Amino acid sequence: MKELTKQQTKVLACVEVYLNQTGFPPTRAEICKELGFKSPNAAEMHLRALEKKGYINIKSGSSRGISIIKSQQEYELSGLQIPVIGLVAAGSPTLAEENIEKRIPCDPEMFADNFDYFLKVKGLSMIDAGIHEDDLVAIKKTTDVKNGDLVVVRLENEVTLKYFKKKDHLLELIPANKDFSTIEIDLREQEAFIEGKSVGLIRTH
Amino acid sequence: MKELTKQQTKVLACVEVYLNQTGFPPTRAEICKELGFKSPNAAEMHLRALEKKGYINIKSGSSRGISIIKSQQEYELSGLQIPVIGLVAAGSPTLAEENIEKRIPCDPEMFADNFDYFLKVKGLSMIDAGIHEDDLVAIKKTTDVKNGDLVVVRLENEVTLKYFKKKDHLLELIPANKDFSTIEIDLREQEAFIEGKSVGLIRTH
DNA sequence: TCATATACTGTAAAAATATACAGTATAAAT
DNA sequence: ATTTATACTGTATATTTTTACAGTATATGA
Repeated sequence: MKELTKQQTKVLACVEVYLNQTGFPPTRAEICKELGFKSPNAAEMHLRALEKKGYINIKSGSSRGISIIKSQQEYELSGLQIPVIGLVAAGSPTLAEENIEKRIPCDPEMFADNFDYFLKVKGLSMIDAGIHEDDLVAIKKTTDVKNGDLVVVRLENEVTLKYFKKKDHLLELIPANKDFSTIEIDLREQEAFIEGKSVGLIRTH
Repeated sequence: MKELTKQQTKVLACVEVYLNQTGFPPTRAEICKELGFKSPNAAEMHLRALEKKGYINIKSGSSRGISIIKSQQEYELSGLQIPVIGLVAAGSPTLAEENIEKRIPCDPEMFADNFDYFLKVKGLSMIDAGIHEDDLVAIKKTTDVKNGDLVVVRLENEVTLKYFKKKDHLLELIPANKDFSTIEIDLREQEAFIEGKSVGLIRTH
């Protein structure tokens, strides 16, 4: 896709913002007002350039006949991109920008329960549950989990995805792989933070 | 929310469809053309009624100044709902309405390749590939498949999800479960229709 | 230094559009 | 039998909007 000049970028952003706010595209005059131009032709020229470069389509003769083909901001404004976070052995899977590997366009309501982010699975500890390395597990941030839930738990220096089982002071984090053993924690001795639980899974073939 | 009359429903749907197709709302005249009215005032009156009932907002004096507040159709027309089709033993997994079990709100571009529908997996023939019963496999409709692809193939009276391998006249459909055996087809004797290939998978926990 | 691309102003006219007004027709409700 | 709501046609006009044309200014590369 062809590069845009600074002003073209501004005009495209202006159209997108207007569209998101009102539900319909702006007129040339409205773009001018927004960006401080004094002639409708300024907007016209930028729109023509954007069309030539393939970012928008202009239906000639129609008022407000602008449709966006390729957004600059992609889904950023529409909130449809869910972050993917790598499951690193140490450290909490926070949504801080540096932890986000990429973003995937999808609807947070696609599963029965809505979710906040995808966790990229490392290792084979859940293979018998059909959860492979690099699968993306949809995590809902919550501490409200029940025995049997698939949960993300942060221990002292480890973050792990396991089945949850708790009885009194004993927390068991159970893998789905015979070669791995259950992590047993006495909550009177060691802390465990429940980051969230899995509500679904996606895999790219 | 106040009830709509039949015609008001039509007009609202018309606005939504136009918006989804073009990216901007229709004019009064365009609504008339679409619905067969001969006077722009017909559209005007319906729009006024829709505004009074709270379904749309009209920015007076602006061309195409219609914004939708409450959609009748929610996601149905916006193309964000991907159909889920049950993998029935006999019959093609068509997108006909009667085959659609439900729809899931998600983005068809969420995987590396975009896709057309979800196929609900029946049976355990792919369990060793981590594909469980009731998993939803994202299928892209295509006949362009390579050896090793996970494909949906329709045989004489069976539709199946298997790994694809073809050499000359021999088509092999390979399961991922020791208890199942490879289906071997001599294409000179029997037909096989490739419905599509899997580009991803989702599972609801 | 000359062409070229970017980035505008200012004006004007043609075309698109909203919108008011005056009617007609029909079915349901009172 | 009369009102009321729905559902239009047909016309006209003021306003909005697109879009063409004629310029100006500035920076960049050749």
